[in-house]
Amino acid sequence: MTDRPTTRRPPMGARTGYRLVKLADLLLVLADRTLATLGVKSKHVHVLETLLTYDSLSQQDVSRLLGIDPNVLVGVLDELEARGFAERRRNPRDRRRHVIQVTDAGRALVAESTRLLDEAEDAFFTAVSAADRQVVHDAAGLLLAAHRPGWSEESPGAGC
Amino acid sequence: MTDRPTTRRPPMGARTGYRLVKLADLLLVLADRTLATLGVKSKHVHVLETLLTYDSLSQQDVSRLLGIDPNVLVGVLDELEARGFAERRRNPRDRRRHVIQVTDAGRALVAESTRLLDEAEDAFFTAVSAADRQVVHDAAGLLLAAHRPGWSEESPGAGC
DNA sequence: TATTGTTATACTCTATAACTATA
DNA sequence: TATAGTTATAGAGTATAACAATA
Repeated sequence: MTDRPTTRRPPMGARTGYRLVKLADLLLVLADRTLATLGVKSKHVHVLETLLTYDSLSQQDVSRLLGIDPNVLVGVLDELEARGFAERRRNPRDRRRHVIQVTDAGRALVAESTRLLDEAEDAFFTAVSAADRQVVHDAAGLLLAAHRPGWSEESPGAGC
Repeated sequence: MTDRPTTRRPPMGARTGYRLVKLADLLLVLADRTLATLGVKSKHVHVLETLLTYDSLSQQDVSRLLGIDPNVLVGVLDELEARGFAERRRNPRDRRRHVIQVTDAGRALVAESTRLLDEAEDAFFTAVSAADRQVVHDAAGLLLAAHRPGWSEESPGAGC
């Protein structure tokens, strides 16, 4: 039912991996276009969301949780600080580390971003049933748990 | 059942879009790592597969079908020609256009790539049931059809 | 000596626009 | 004038290694 004989389609389109990679391209631009109204990109929101979920994370913790390199996090935090969404403070117990505080403006940004992203995602997924969408959601979670270490970690051990 | 209360996870992990984007990262490196044995990247194989599916395509046709810019296709074709996998010839009916021929070596490369990629993908998806994998496959196809024009085209009108 | 955050560097991708040759 | 392929260029993103401050 998926492939009708009248439609010729390059064979890589028959591979789930190819489809998912192309789909992710669309989802990425959708997210960034959605957040453009707020003047930020997805990565900024992801950093803030991570900071709000755990307590007193160092930059290394955030890097590891998000799977981004510590040196790119520097730039993202610079931008978040410049816009007043977060603040870097020294960790008094280990003055090499920073403890990053999310400001009230940062919390408001996350709240509004969540609303906009959920809305955009709902619109994007209207082509598939709620049940199938749930299967996709769960399958993606299982595959990430199987192949990306750190996806379903208990805690980053941030207390230091 | 998906989220156990003992596991804290940043909220963007609850969005299907975020999961699919991260999943696509893994699939992309899996594909390129799999093909590294053959000395090519996914994009080279995609171009060859497209050329084999339709007949006498111009570079513009291939660009549009794959959703890549014509100027990057130039580089990919340069590499494919240098390795003997394809050849550019002038279209006698319109000498501005090229007709790209896939060589026997190119066909062999596609065959071997398909084998390796299918194998790698099967291994990657072992964490989910065959039924759920099919749901993911079909849902991805539906979403691409809904949001990416040109995904399920009838034909590129290549005759010229 | 090892680690945290930072900076510097190079490499890859991408996107835009110019250029040529043909039409 | 418009189109197909090519080239040039600049911008974003990424990955690696060096560096200063602190442990």
